[in-house]
Amino acid sequence: MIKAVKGTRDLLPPSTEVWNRVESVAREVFRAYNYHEIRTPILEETELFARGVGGETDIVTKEMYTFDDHGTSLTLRPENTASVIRAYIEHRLDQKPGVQKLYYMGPMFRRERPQKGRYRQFFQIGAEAIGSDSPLIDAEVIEMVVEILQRAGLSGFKLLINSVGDGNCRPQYVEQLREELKDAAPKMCGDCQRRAETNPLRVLDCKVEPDQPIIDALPSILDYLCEPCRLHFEKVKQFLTDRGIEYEVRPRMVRGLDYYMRTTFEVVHGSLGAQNSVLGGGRYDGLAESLGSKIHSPGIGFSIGEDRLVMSVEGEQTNVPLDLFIAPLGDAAVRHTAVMARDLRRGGFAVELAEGKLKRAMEIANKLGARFVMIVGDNEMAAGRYALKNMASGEQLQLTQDEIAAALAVASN
RNA sequence: GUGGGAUUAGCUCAGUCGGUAGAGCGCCAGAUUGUGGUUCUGGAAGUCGUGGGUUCAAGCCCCACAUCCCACCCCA
Repeated sequence: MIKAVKGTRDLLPPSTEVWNRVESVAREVFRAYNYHEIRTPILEETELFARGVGGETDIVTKEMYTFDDHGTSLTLRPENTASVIRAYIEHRLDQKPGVQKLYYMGPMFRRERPQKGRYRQFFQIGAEAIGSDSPLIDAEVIEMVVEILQRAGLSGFKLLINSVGDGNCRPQYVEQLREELKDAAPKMCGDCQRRAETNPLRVLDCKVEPDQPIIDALPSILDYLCEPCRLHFEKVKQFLTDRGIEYEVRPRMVRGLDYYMRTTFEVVHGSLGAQNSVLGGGRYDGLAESLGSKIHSPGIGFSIGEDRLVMSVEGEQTNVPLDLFIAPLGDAAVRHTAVMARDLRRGGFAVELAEGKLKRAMEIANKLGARFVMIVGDNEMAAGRYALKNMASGEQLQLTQDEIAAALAVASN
């Protein structure tokens, strides 16, 4: 038997109802904040991600689906920010008035070992605001994403923020960190000893308990921010407080992508096991230039792990009701009710039309959770009044088509 | 890439000492005429993850692989 490839999965009803609800909630919120949808290709030249995401990151070095296409190296997108910036540059969106506010949703691909909340094809809902370095935009983006989570029905999540500095101050911090790790690292876990060499910032993210006091003693990035970065971060926090958004500053929070600078943020939720991050985002003021933009195009964005959000929200069952199940008796009734079904469906009702024995039709209607069953035989057709049975109460009335539509309308409110 | 657990009917799972499979739920069909839920009866459905090995005989023992789950790494 052929099965879905490792790390990918089929999304089936009723789960897809939850996915759709999450997506439509996101679209509503995006609209309210004046964001517009962008759809970029799932395939890009490999070079885009190497330059955008960072050639030394794990994503690029070992997690991408890359193949040769007649001499050109192509890659299934592992994330979407680089693509959006590429499109922004390619189509000269910098020439458009104001900040470009773009959102997207769709599949991403990373060749990682699958795990709870982690798949090789996973879905992200994200947005990018390009063309402003104002902290006001940072706060608005964060406000927007919190709004999406809340309206999607997520509760009990925690917003973490940090500033990772810029090309001016971060190198100095990393240098200092390296210096202190020369003494500290040998006392730490094996992973940290390795990280101290390869990626010192990652040491801060270590979860090994005995290492924590050592990490606490290491310098904080926040003490090394240059004046512009420090001011920017202060304003972001101030704007968040103005909005009544609760956050926690996590100077040790490190992000996996090279392009982040200044503001970074993350939302975590307890229901997700080890993959507790629902969303990550941050500012990337140098990304556009590194992808070839001639003009400075600072931006900030985020992406929600939709698989994880759906997982956290899925508890509350959204069942989509079937308004009417039609049970025609005989060929003439089938033809007659097919036309009625079309009219009622045009009226916006969810209608199922069946053939076969009445008893069987009733069983199916019951299993589908139909609110009403309409029974139509020769008697009904002759009278122009149809038997409408309320499945919850068992009450059955003889009604005209218009009266049936009215009854369905009342019930669906 | 590393480690641990799992894999038997559509689903959740039993399966004794090695003797070629069971339950519950679900599905389908009946219990006289055009009426669901409860009940009763019957039925279909399994290459026991795949491929090897041991054995007279393997769901069960051995090996390899695959997939899923959990964790590490890393990350949404």
